[in-house]
Formats: sequence, C-alpha cells, structure tokens
Amino acid sequence: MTLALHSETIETFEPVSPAAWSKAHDGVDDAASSFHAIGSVARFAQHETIFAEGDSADCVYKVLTGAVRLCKMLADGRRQITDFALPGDYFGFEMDREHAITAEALGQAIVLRCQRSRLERLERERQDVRTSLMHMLRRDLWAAQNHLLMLGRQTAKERVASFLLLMAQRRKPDGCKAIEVPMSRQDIADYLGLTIETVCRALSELKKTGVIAVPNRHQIVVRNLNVLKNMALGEE
Amino acid sequence: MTLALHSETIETFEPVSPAAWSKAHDGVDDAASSFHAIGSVARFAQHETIFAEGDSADCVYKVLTGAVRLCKMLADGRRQITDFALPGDYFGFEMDREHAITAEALGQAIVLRCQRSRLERLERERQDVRTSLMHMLRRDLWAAQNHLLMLGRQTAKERVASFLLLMAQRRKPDGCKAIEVPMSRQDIADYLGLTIETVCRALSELKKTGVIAVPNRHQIVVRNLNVLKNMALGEE
DNA sequence: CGCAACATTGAGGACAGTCAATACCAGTGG
DNA sequence: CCACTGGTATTGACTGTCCTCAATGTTGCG
Repeated sequence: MTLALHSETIETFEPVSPAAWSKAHDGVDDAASSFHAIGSVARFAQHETIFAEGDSADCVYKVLTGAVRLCKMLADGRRQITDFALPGDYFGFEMDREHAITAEALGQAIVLRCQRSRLERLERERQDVRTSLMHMLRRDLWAAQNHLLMLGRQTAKERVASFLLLMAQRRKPDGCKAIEVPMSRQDIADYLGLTIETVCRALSELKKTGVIAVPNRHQIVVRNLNVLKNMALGEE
Repeated sequence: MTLALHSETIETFEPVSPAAWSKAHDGVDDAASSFHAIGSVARFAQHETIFAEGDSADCVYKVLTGAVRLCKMLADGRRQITDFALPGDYFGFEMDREHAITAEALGQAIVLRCQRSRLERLERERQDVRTSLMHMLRRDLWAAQNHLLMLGRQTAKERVASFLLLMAQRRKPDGCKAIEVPMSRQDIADYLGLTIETVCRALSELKKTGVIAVPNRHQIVVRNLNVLKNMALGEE
C-alpha cells in the first residue's frame, strides 16, 4: 500500500483495508465491527496533532497501530497528559460540541476515524453500540479517578511504580515480559505530574535495586513484581 | 414531615414529596422528571456513607439538599476527593458492577435514590434518558480531566484560586455574592491534593490581599474576581 | 462555662523542582 | 566505518514549595 511511502503526509484517507482491520481486531464484538465498518483509516506522523482542544468534535477514533497522547495545556505551556491511547483503544469521545483535550501521535500512528454523525445514527439503531459507548465512557472516568488519586496523593516514586504497573497491565504482548513504553520520559513526566528529572531518578533507583531492567529507552523489564507493587502502595 | 426529627436515622425512605421535588427542580427536562418518578428519597446524617468503593452498584443518586463528597482512598488512609455533588447533581453513575468511589454526606444530606434496574429499563425505552446519561458521564469526565490538570500542574495557590472559581460557578445562589462552601478545610485539601495547612495559608493570603473575604467558615466572598482569575492561571 | 472539633499560624525539614553538566543514541554524511 | 550532530536521557548540586509537627485561636454545642 502506498501510504508507507509518504512519511510526511499530513493526513491520508482510504477505505478500511482488511490488514488494518484484523490488526485492531482484538476485543471483537459486533459493536466494534460496526465501528470499523463506518470508519476510515488515517495516518499521522510523529507528534502530529490529531485534534486539538477546542476543535469541533466531528470524529471519534480508534488506535490501530502506534500510540496517541491525550493532553490538556495551561496558557503558559504547562502540560498534563490525561491518558495514552494504545492499539485497540478508542479516543475522542469526551466530545460534546468541542474536544476538551488535545490528541497527538506519539510516533507514527495509524488510526481509524469515524464521523460523529454516522456513529450517532448507529447509536440510535443499535443497543449494543450504545452499551459499548457507555462502557468506554465509564472506563475512561474510572481511569481518570484513579489517576486523580495518583496525582493528588502519591509520592513521585509511588507514581512511577504505579505507571509501570499500569503499562504492564495494558500491554500483554508477545510472550516477552518486557513492557513496551512508546512514550518519551517527558511524556511519562507529564502523565505523572512530575519533571523528567524526577522520573529518571525514580527509574534509576528501581534499576539500581534490581526491581526493573531497562534494555533500551522504550522497553522496561519488571524483575520483581511484588516489590514494584509494594512501592506503588507506599510500603517500602 | 417526620424525617427532620430523626437526625441519627441511618437511612430513611419515603415516596418523593412535592417539596423535595421542586427543590431539586432546576435543570428541568423530561429525563429528569422521569428520574424523579422512579426514585425514592433518603436522608443521610453528617459523614454517613451513602455507598463505599467496592459496594455493588445497585442505585444511582441525585442530591436534593446538602452536599456529598465522592472520594477514593489509599490503603494507608490517604484520601483524594474526586468531586463534590451539590444540590441538583447526580452521582453514582461510574458504576458497572461495583462502585469505584465512596460517597459520603458532607452535612445532613437528602438525596433521591433510584434503582439501577429501573433506570436501565427507562434507558432502553427513552431516547432522552439515554442522552441525559451520556451527557452526565461526559460532564464528569470533562471535570475529571480539568481536575487532573490542576493536581498535576498547578501550584497550591493556583489550586485554591481555581477551587474558589469552580465553587463560584457552580453555585449561583440567591442574589448574594457569597460562595457557599459546605465542605470543611480538610475536604478542600483532599480535593486539591494539598494539606489543610496549605489551604489555610493560601486562603489567609487571599484574605490579606483583599481578594476575598471570609465572613464565616462556610462562606467566602470574592472581592476581586479578576485578580482571582489571574491567580488561578499563575499570573500574579 | 467548658469542651471538642475545626481552623489558623509558626518553625523547621523533606521531597521534588530548577539549573547545569554530561552521557547516550540514532541518523547523516564524509 | 567513523565522526558529527541534534535530540533525548541521566546525573549532580542547590533551591523552594509544600509538608510535618506543634502551638494557639475560633466556633458551636451540651
């Protein structure tokens, strides 16, 4: 497919290809396949904006490959990442008229994009689609509440440990027990409400005490899960 | 009504009284009145638990009078308040099977309680009810995301200023420009991810600089809205 | 009046932030 | 293949904000 040749393409559309379809076909149910049926594939370059806070919320999305960061910014540039969307995750549902957050591709990202109007029609007709949508919103709210507890009441080390556990849960990849960490240290810091230096120091300490190993920037191996869990809860 | 005589009643039920109905009748629409039609009134004493994290999510609620805090706790007792439910607000929707948060009455609180099963039936039958529910979930998610930005990236003073602005927005009471603050300083601290002392100091400074006045513990008058807004954004 | 709960103020310390130097790595071109 | 370069990550030294601990004030209620 020709898309791969244009790494600088701003946005490209095409009908859903069977390849992309099956790639994202993990939590298969009828609602998901309906979503796929009415969507189109788009590719975004590293750090490209998929939508920005304040944009009219015309579309909703699903990550096929790559990863997306969802964030809010203060006027002076301070940034808080509210969530990461990984392959299989939907995002852009927090809409009403306007998006309340900004979505940016972490690396190269391929997403399925669906017109809001089409989704709404589906929503009216199909009970299962409605249930799925509710489910997603509830899951996002649940995640946000846990995130609030983390930012409000956990120490830096606890947050980093919790983050690793979260990523470990979300990615059960190919047998290998390395956690894939597609985001930069800065992104992790912005998710955890810390500075990049504090994140580094926490990771270094975990490395020094043998709790984790860091083969490269984007992979982390958990060597001692129990210790990590205890650290996340503040019991050293 | 006899309820008022029993301040220590654990939980009391009764059919919806016209008085309670009209009190909560602010954002009137058909969906809201349906909710009222299938609910029953319950009263909770100060600090009484309405439901706890992990409880099976049988019911959803609407505040009629008083206020409710929604919070999560860490094993060692650290607490984060994710939201306050004020008169007219719904809560308990973040359910699936189990509640993910704990709801406690701030003072005396009267709430409308509705069986989940009844609501679900209504949801199946009525388009407007579904829309309302979606709306509520989205609003909660939106609020949580703003809250995340606050906890992750704002300073103590900015958080306190933001909190006052939030409360000012939510309560447009009887002409009087005092903000009603039904929660204790500790509750504010737990909402803002701070200690009670830090909240006090921030309020004291705002008082000293004439930005606010504090006639009593549960009322705050904003004397200089613009300055407060600037402080919330970090521009001093 | 006196008590208990809540709120405020003060002094000192710790954790995370800031600033700065250095290390690492991927990609590029010699 | 290696040196160079820009971006990213790590480490160190120092600072400041917010937390901790403790004393004092305030309010509401029996």
